[in-house]
Amino acid sequence: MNIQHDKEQLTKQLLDWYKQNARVLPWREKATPYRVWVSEIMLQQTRVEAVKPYFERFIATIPDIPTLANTEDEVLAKLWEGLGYYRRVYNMKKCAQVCVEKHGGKLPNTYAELLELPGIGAYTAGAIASIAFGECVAAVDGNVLRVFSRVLVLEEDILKESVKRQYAKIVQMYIPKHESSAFNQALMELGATICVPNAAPRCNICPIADNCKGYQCGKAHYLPNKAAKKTRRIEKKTICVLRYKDKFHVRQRASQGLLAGLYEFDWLEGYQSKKAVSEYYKMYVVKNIRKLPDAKHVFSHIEWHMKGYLVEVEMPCEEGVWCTLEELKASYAIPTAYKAYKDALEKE
DNA sequence: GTCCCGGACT
DNA sequence: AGTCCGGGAC
Repeated sequence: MNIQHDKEQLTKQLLDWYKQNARVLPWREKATPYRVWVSEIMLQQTRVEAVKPYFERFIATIPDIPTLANTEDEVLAKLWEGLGYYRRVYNMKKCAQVCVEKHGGKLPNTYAELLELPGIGAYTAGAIASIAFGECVAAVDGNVLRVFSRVLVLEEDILKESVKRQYAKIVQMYIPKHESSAFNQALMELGATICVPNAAPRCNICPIADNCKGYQCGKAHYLPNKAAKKTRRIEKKTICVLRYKDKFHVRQRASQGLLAGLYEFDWLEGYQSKKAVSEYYKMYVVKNIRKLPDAKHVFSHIEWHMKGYLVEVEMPCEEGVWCTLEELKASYAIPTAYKAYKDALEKE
C-alpha cells in the first residue's frame, strides 16, 4: 500500500479547516494573556462545555491579575465550586502573586518563564505562549497526543512522560512559524470534534484524512495506546446532615489534600446504623433521625460509597458553621461528591 | 450503572 | 508512581 503523508499539505488543510470551523468560545473573543491563562487552567482535565459558565463568572468577578492576587481563598473556592481539581485555583492565586512581585502584575511572555510558574506545566506554558504571545512552540494536550498518534501511527503509550516529550518535538516540526496560535488550537479543535476520544473517529469528515497514516492503514480507531489504569480504592462513609431548627451544619476540609478548603457535611467512617449515628451524636441531643439516599462518587483514585442520615439535634455543637440552605448555597463551596445530600435538603 | 476522558505536582 | 475531580458516551 502507498501511504500518503505530506507535512505542508496537512498543515494547510488543518489551518483552512480551522478558519472555517473554529468554535465560538468566550476566551477566543479577546485573547488577552489573562483570559487565555484563566481559560487554559480551567480547561486542564475539563471539557469546554463545563468551563464556559465558570469562565465568564470568574472574569467578571476577578478582572485582572492584581485582583486575583488579593482575592480570599473562600471566594476563589466558591467561584470554582463544582469544577474539580481545586488546587488549580489556589495555584492561580500563587501564580498571580508571583506575577505581581516579579513581572509587574503581568504574565511573563515566554514559554520558559511561564513554565516556572505554579500550576503551569509543559502543555499550559505552550498554550499560553503560542495563543497569547504568538511564540512558535507546541502545546501538547490529550487531543494533540491522540491526533498525532493516529496521523503518524505512533503506538507507544501516550501516558508516559518520555513519550509526551517526544511528541512535543514532532509537533514542533509541523508548526508554521507565524501561525502557532491557530495551528495549536486547530489541532486541539480537531481532536475535540473530529478525531474524538471514546467513540469512532469521524474520519469521513476529517480535513486531513488523506494525509493521516492511521486512517489510510485502518489503525486510527484503535490508537492511541494507553497503559491500563489501576483499580480505585473504595471508602465507605456515612454522611450525617445535622440540622438545628432551620440551619444545617457544615465544616471546612483541610487546606491540603482531597477537596482542599471546601465545605462538607459531617460524616462517619464505614456504614453506620441509625442507632450508631444516634449514639454518636447523643451529646447534641438527637431529636429525630431519618434516612437519606445512598450515593456514590468517583474520584481518580478513590470511590466514596455513601449512606446518609438527616440528624435533627437540639444542642448545636460549637465547631463548624450552622447556616440555612440559602446561606449554604450563597457562601460555602460544597464539592459535587455531596450533591445527593445537598439536593436532599431542597426537599426539607 | 460502567467505561472513559483529561494536566500538574509531589 | 501516586494524588488531585467532574462529566460525557453508551
